[in-house]
Amino acid sequence: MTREDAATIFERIALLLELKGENTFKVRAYRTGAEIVESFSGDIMKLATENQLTGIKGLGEALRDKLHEMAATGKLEFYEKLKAEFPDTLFELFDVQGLGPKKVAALHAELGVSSIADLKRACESGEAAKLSGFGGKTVEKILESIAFREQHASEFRQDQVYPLVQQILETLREHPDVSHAEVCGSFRRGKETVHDLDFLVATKHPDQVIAAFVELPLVADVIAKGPTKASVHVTNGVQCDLRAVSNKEFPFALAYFTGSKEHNVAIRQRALNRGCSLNEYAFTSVPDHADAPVIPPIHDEADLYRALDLDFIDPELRENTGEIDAAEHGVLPRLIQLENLRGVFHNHTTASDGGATLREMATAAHDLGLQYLGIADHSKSSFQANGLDEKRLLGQIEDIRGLNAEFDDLRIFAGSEVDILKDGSLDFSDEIMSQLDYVVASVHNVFNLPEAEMTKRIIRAIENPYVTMLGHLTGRLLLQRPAYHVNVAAVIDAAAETGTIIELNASAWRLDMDWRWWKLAKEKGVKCSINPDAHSTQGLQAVIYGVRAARKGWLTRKDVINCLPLAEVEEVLKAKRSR
DNA sequence: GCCGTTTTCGGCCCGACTGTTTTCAGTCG
Repeated sequence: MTREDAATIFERIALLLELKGENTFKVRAYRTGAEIVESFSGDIMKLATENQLTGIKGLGEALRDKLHEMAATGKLEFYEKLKAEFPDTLFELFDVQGLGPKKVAALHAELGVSSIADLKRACESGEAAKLSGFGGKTVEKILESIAFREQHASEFRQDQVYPLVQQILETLREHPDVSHAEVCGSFRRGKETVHDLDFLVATKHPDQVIAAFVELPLVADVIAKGPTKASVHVTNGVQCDLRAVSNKEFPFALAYFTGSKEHNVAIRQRALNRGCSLNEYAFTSVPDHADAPVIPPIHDEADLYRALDLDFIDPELRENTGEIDAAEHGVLPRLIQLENLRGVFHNHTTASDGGATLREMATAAHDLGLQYLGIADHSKSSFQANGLDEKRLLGQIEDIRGLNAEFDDLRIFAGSEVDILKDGSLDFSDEIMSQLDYVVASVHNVFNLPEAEMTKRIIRAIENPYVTMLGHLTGRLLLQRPAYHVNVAAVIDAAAETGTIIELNASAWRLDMDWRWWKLAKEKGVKCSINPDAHSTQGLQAVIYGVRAARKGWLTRKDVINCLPLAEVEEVLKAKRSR
């Protein structure tokens, strides 16, 4: 049993106890336990196997015993019994916005609702609205949330597919009959969510590779299997397609299946204009065409673009939003790469809602080879996240200054993720903020303002000279919660005017500000900071997703402040407040 | 269920908002 499995079981116990109306503090203990298991730095399951779990704050006797049982036997008797009292599908009800334990319990007990499908029926029939505590508006909101879910059904965030892609690619590449293997489709283009995964292999023996693919241990069921193509569902529900082509066909198939459709249409048209024809198997000159050219040998995608008088276009840019024109004129941006990042801002510690201490975060950043780490725990209004008040913040600044003395080659910046309050004022005074190295300002409550008011609120906040950067601009949670209403273009203008950096929150749940806006922001001279918003040492890895989104937004290392060396980034942090 | 400890049990994070109520419960962050 993995740590993720154990954490999920604790989280589900918390939900079920909540449903049963158990003591809320007991519920919280399980929830805390889930977070500890998930973010523990070290092999917690190994410790559990060896019965070496003592001394971990938040894991008392009861949870330690349960972890031990899970590590030893692969299951938990207590959970099995508890879960037998409810249908398995009940958990999905908690994903509906506006439904908490009390409402789910009422729906289940009084109407027998135990799945989203049941819930939809109960809402549409008018039965749900009759329950005590329910009414027309409640039902309306529930139906809205269900519709949002349905709209995004069978879509997956990057964090849900990234490890899977690595694993499948690795297996395919190890196969003796495979000479090339690549992932295509929207994943290769770095989209924030994907519907399915498309794999492509070059091989002389497609049947053997296809056979091996459908036999992978993580395959749950086989949808289709033919001589050159197979489709499967893997265990987490993602559909994966595999296509097998010859070595010669590989570059054409790679380009074709990477898309986007719009990009492909434009590229094929370009080929036609030149007397050539392009499909997923070949690039040929059209017979009888007046000035059909001689086709040069094509071994890879770069050759293909070259044959069309274009610079190589990175997959992330292939959305037909100007990349072909830029490639023709040699003005494509040289996109940022993960290795360009020299530090990260906006990270949390146990002082607020993070899972790792300041020292653990610093050590992890140091081990990753980063030159600087910015801490930005929540401010006092974020009670739910144990936000710091002035006194605790000043204490943390002291701690950071002290810890800096211990590291030769890592600089820790003292910051704060300061709440933008409803009226656009900030959770800390200028006097307090002036003692910080930088400030990330973010909206964490009152999401339902009209667009004009929300826009005004955010702009007022970034007009403050101590607000170095704006956190997760739209507040969206991918596949879960839509963005709040805000005029992004107006905020970008205000950021340009005030010299405020905009965050690209790299959490796979957010990727906010969206990649579609970065080209505009860049034109206006707004700088980007790729921020992992890490709530654990592992959370620092989220920069992988952030870099992909930044590339999709046409950003280069020059546009992203955390590519700067330490001395220069220090100046950038000071720039706005000294204007 | 955990913690801290006045070693045996009391306290554990809190405010805003919404919708359903007619004074507040439930949800969210």
